[in-house]
Amino acid sequence: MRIATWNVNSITARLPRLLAWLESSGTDVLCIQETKTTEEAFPTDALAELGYESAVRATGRWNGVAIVSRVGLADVVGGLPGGPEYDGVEEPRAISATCGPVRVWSVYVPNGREVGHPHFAYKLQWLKALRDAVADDAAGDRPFAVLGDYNIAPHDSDVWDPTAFIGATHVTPEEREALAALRATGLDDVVPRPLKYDQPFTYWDYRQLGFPKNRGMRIDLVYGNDPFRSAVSDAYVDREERKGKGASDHAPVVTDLTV
DNA sequence: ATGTCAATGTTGCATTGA
Repeated sequence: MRIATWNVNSITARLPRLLAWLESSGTDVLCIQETKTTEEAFPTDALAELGYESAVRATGRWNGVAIVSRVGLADVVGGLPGGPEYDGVEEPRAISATCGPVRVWSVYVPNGREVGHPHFAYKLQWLKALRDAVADDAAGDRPFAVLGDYNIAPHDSDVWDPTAFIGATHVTPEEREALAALRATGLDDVVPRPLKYDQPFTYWDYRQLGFPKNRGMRIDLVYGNDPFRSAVSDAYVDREERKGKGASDHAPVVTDLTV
């Protein structure tokens, strides 16, 4: 079984590449972030033609998450129970479902914008709520994983130049401690292998030749429990999908399971 | 093969977020 996560940066803009990639990669379950569309405008029909069911949590211009599966899609829960609001709005950043033998979450963790910004406090609150919401499944016997754009680089080696991130979000002790608290529920990082270079970056800024210069970050993560990790046979970042015209600024992270 | 991209409102550019 092949499970992947991909921040597509608008499913509308990415649809041709998304459909082609699903077919060429043979992905069974894809966790999607930044759909940037309404649930009504989500391309449910186009995905159904390829044999995928869709579960979507989205409200429009910003954020939006989905899970698409060709191995079953049951017990869908939209949103993050107990999660904080931002500016009085519950943003669409989480959805979970059971796909065959595996339960998965697709998450788009708040960016944080700047250290000290209200969005940064919101990011930490959101991660705390996520930890509480997944604790039972993380400790369970069923393969379980939280996949998505965490907007955190777990280690200094997960950014192209740590000195370029001094004082920035995505690398602070507070954010990394929030990840550690999430791992303490029984989850751990399924680190993918890179297809080129040494570091498995998943995101490269569109600006300033980020991708050609390999100025990347590993911020799209797969956090699985013991039964999930025991079933992992391979994991890699499909950097080929970051190339060329019409690419997202994130590459898919692909995980193969023997279930 | 690469010196942003995408959605939306203030609409054919400016604004916002990433």
